[in-house]
Amino acid sequence: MADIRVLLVDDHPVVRAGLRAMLADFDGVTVVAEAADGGAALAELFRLHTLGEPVDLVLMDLQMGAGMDGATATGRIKAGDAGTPPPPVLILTTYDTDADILAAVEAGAAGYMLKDAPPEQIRQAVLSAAAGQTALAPGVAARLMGHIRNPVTALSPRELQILELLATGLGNRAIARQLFISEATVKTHLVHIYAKLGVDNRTAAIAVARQRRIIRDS
Amino acid sequence: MADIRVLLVDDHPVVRAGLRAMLADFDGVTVVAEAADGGAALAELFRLHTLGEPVDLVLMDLQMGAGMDGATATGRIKAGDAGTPPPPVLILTTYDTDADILAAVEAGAAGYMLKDAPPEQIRQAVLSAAAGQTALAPGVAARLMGHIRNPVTALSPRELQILELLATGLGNRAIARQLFISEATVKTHLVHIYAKLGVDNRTAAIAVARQRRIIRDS
DNA sequence: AGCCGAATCAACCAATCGGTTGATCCGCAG
DNA sequence: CTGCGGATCAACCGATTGGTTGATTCGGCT
Repeated sequence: MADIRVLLVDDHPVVRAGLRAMLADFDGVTVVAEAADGGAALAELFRLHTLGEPVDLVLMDLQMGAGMDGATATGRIKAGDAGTPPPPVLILTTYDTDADILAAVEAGAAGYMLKDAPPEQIRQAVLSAAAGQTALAPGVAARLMGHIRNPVTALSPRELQILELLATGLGNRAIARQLFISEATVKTHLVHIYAKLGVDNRTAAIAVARQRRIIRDS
Repeated sequence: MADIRVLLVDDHPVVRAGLRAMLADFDGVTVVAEAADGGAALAELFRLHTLGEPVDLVLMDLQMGAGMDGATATGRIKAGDAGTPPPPVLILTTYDTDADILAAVEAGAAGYMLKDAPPEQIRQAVLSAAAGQTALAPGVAARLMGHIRNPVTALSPRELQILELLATGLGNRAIARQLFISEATVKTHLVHIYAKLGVDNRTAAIAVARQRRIIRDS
């Protein structure tokens, strides 16, 4: 039975070393290449495909410093931009906001794990994702299920965008300018945001959104 | 010549595995123990000291999920709370804000490295710190020098208190009520807070304060 | 076709926030 | 004693935010 051939993608050498070491302890799993960002991952997939040594699974972080992020890379891989049949992508990251999870899942990731997961959980996720199954960290699964049960309270993409800008400290006028819309539109979106979050001012909206992991660190 | 005995402290198993593997490649360095947060690090230091196997260097992250953070642990170690002569602490983290750097340096860390550093740089830092010298990543050293040239004024305890309440979503009147002071006093404090943080509205104050780790998660 | 949600925009007004000026009191250090 | 920082408070006014009402357009779905 051939090993599962894994491509590691993470911008931190320490993390790649840790993953390499951890995966080395898993029977049936071989790390065949590494990349420090999404762009390098695409190139590596193509290179290995050309050598007749295709990758069975991409294990990838979301944030890559200045390089192509993991969600974008996932979308590109699934779209065939690597010039290979798309291997499953398993996200392994520290970020657990709804937005991060949804972006990765919508981009086509087969799984989403958090870096604080114990090795056995990561091993299971690797095997599941490589076998074409979904692999979600328990908290992540609960989050997605909650999201499906309560879609009413989800913010629209535009609302989320405005909330994120709000949390960086911009006022209504600055947000309007940045998005090329009127201040009246910003205010309308804020009214909707406050209603959905059950608050009545901007700082409370930010606090609740952070607490619920709707937005991430600014 | 005895090896440098290192205690690894990081909440992520993957990162600890990566560091273990990386340090195993360094001549003269042995990882003798690991801990997942600052509290466990103190306990591990004491345990090894009791066994007559003291630690020569603590290599530690700053953020530890829900556990004791690296800066606090550094201060406790330097204060002798581990019940051992204090070994040097080398911080290895992803965070490079001024507040993070200052908090760790003020707490007594012998060095501050970033996780994206190549292994050779980390090796040099380990050797330097264990030898009682200062070990700073290049960008970190530049940051410290900049800070000495432009010292940032700290918030007063009351200002901090008001900022924390602000970040929970309270308006001026609610903050005033909670602290049994007038709304005018709240506004006066806010004026001072905004000036010190270099902002002109409450959401920007919260964003900057979070970015600089002046306040924690709301 | 009709309905709905999302996005956009406006007008109006009340409420709150931000900036400024001015003041007092207290504790601490020199 | 003096000076300083911190805490407290007020008044005033302009700026921004929050709430409400109303409207249009578009795309997707039934």
